[in-house]
Amino acid sequence: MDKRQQLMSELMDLCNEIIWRNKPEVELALKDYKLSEIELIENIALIPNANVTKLAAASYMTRGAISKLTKKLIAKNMIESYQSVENKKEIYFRLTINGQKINDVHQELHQSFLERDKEVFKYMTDEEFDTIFRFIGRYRHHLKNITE
Amino acid sequence: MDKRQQLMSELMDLCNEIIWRNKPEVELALKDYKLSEIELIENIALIPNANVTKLAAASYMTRGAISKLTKKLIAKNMIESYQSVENKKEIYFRLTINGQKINDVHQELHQSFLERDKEVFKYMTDEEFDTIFRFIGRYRHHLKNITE
DNA sequence: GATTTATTGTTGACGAGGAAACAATAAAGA
DNA sequence: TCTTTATTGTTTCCTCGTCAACAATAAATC
Repeated sequence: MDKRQQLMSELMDLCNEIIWRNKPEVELALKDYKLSEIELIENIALIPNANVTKLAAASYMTRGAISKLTKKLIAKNMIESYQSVENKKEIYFRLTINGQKINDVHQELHQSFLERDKEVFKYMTDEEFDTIFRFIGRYRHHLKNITE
Repeated sequence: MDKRQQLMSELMDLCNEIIWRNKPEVELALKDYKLSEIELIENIALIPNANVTKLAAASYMTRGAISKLTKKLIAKNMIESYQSVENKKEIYFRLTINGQKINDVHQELHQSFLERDKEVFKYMTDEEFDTIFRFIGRYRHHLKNITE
């Protein structure tokens, strides 16, 4: 098979395997929360003035899905919405104290996964890191280019 | 942020962006077929004596989901099932002529995506390819290790 | 300023896929 | 061999996310 195709195929597999491996642990540690809710909370923490549209883009989901999810998270008192005076259309979200707690636990889980997988990175040189970073960056940049 | 976490995060993003970019093109070229059906056909072509269990593992889906999908593909005359004489439990699948045609078109699409993205790979040395392959292999091997 | 066009978030209908329980068969253990 | 345990594929119920249409607001165009 084409070396490039092989690379991309294995990359996809790796991502899927990581997701399948980590998902149950996250949902066990954060009972009462689905992975999609947890990841939405993460994105709301990361994106300044997050609204439905930005969150949809960051989550690779539709605006409809995010709209429903935010509603659910507000009901659970994980996030709250606010608006600006100069724009009556856009609705922004931020974490409540509860939401921040969930996000903290989630971030600690990320750390624990890194710890669990540390041997994968142990002997990687800076060169090797950079090589992979450059590849990812080049690909993402290319996709952005051909999309607009 | 931790360099390793940054790497994994960008890797996931890259995969998601590729999927979101390619999915509509695949479904446009192969009208009447969902992406999941097309990918299942691909896996049936790849896996010798594919059954529900093996396909579920390869697709990162549940056996229930695969069971329904194979039923649908049989109804569409894309695949057919067969059994062995020495095992009355397992049910295997193979492509029909129609299924092979779909798979061929799909493989050509893969090629066209590589062509579209060729500049991403253009200046990559063998060293760089190997670095990324080794990283992926190491990670997948590690996950396999800690799972059993 | 008035009118058109684009973008925002929301909703309801729908389909895809997961969870769990199930019967049928195979494998393992006594 | 006989019994127990594991694995196979299937089905029902239910949740999640997409799609498409929509009203409300903003931006662009005239």
